[in-house]
Amino acid sequence: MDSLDHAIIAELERDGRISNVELASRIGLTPGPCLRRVQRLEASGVIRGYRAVVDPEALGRSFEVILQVDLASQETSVVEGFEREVAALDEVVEFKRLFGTPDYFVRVAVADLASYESFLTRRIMSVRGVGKLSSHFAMKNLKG
Amino acid sequence: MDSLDHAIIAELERDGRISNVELASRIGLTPGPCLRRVQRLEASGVIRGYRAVVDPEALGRSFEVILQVDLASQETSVVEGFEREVAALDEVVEFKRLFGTPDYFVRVAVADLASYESFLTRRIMSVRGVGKLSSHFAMKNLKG
DNA sequence: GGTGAAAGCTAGCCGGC
DNA sequence: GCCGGCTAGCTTTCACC
Repeated sequence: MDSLDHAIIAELERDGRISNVELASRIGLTPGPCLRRVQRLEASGVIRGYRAVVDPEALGRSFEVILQVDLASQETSVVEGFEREVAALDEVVEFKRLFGTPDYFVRVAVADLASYESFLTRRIMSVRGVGKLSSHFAMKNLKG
Repeated sequence: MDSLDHAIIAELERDGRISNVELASRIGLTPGPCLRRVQRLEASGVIRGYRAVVDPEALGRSFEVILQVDLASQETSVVEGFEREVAALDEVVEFKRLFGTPDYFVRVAVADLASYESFLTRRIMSVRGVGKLSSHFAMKNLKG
């Protein structure tokens, strides 16, 4: 992981579909060694994969909500069931367990307010162990 | 945006570096028409770009914190200054303005607890208008 | 949506530093 | 051990049906 590797990573984070020839010329290397570095970064797990970035509007997911969840119980079976069920939901874009309060942080992406009401009522409130819910609606996306 | 377009988007979200030949065969099309669809999706803005997914550990960014911010003032100049300065910080991975409380939601990725203390003190607390700060540390990443 | 041909890229191999 | 040049084979991409 020298400065060339970091340059490669920076370019591929910016545009993951750049050709190897173009990438090589940008970091100041010829295509052969450049490709070898990329392959080594992929094999070692530094580069985990490549994803297309899709406009949320086009997929009916432009309404973002930050949902904070506290469980009513911290029994192992309740915790494991909650984590498994919530992680499996398509509307859940991001899902973290936190230290302290709240117990969980969930980022949800749906089409509109009505979809969110339905999601919360039918998908979240029906999960065993759910205690307190607190929804925070995104006004504006400033980064990420 | 028919079912073939949706299939293309699903495949490219899963692997954004798949070859056009492979993509065409997966969605049941020949390479020519498949490429035309991809190009149309890119030109229309449905596909915004492609990104390499990099292991946060390799970049010294495996310590994630959810930071909630309330401003002391909602003056236009204070709000605009705060948003501009925070969005420009490398450690800030995600940044949203919310309705209600808190005013802002910030996701931060740094190397460790010491880096976070330094980030909060030197980069956030120095910004004009910052009122209440509340940090929530991620224990476990369950999705996203 | 499919076909075919030209241009460009990938990925292996070998020599040099 | 890593870079650079070369070549064979494949992919991308375009005009045309």
